[in-house]
Amino acid sequence: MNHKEEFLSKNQQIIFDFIEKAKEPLKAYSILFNVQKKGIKAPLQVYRALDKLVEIGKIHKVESRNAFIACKSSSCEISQATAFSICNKCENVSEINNPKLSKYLTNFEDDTGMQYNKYNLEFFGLCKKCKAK
Amino acid sequence: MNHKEEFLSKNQQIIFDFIEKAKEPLKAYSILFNVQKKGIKAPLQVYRALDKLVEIGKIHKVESRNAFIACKSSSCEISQATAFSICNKCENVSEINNPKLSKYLTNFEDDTGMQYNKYNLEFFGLCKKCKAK
DNA sequence: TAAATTAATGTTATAATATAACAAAGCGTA
DNA sequence: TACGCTTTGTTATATTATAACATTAATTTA
Repeated sequence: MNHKEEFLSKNQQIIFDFIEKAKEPLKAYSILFNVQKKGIKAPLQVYRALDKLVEIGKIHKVESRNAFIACKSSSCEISQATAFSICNKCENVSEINNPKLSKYLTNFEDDTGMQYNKYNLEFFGLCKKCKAK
Repeated sequence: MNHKEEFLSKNQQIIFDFIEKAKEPLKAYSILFNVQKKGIKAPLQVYRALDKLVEIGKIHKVESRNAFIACKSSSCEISQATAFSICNKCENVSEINNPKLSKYLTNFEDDTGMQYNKYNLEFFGLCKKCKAK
């Protein structure tokens, strides 16, 4: 992980730990339900922590699923460049860590002259396991 | 527009017409509010039409904004390949129609061997106008 | 170290986005 | 006509997310 070491607050740490342990992206209210034993009672406490964690790049939001996943890539610095691979059948989501792809997209320029400082890419299909069935 | 000619149902047509006339992506409830004079009363009537219009590629969903925009590109066949340019300040959204980009992404293969049949890419930044300010 | 500033928390309420479930009407076609 | 399929209408409810305000904790700086 190449994030600058950030010190997380209590709630941020609780929520990050939970997301990091998970194997799949988690939804805000599912996180809420699971951290209630730790004293986090309200949606806003979860959303505030999520916002911060996204901001500092420790987690990403999978937009098409409204779900959050811990960052496992080294190419998405400060969460400004993200790419995911999503299986439409089993809903498995994994972060794509492909230097060529990120280089291509980071350097992409369209004809409007607009300058980008962030992108999010989501690929959909069938993962190997689901395709085999 | 290179979509196969689809015959839209009454509600689908009403909602498509409204989205197509708009200059920016529209949210479902804003559409609902505006088509009530045409007899569409319930969210579900809107969402059903939106689902169908997305499915046949007449409109796209801008995931990061939960909003819908008419398709203006020729490279996104049956809505399977979409790319947007989004200004974080003025919220202007435009569809990117760049053959090189779509070719690159359509042919992209990651190391997991997963096969993609769809992608959605959203670029964020400041548009020319906003940058000038 | 005290004051000032900024970040994080706690809490209640509510807004915004989206779907479930079921009944009925319309359409294509065998 | 009768069958299957799509679309519609409607009520209720689930899910996702933020507003507003009071309080506490942590950090900076004078």
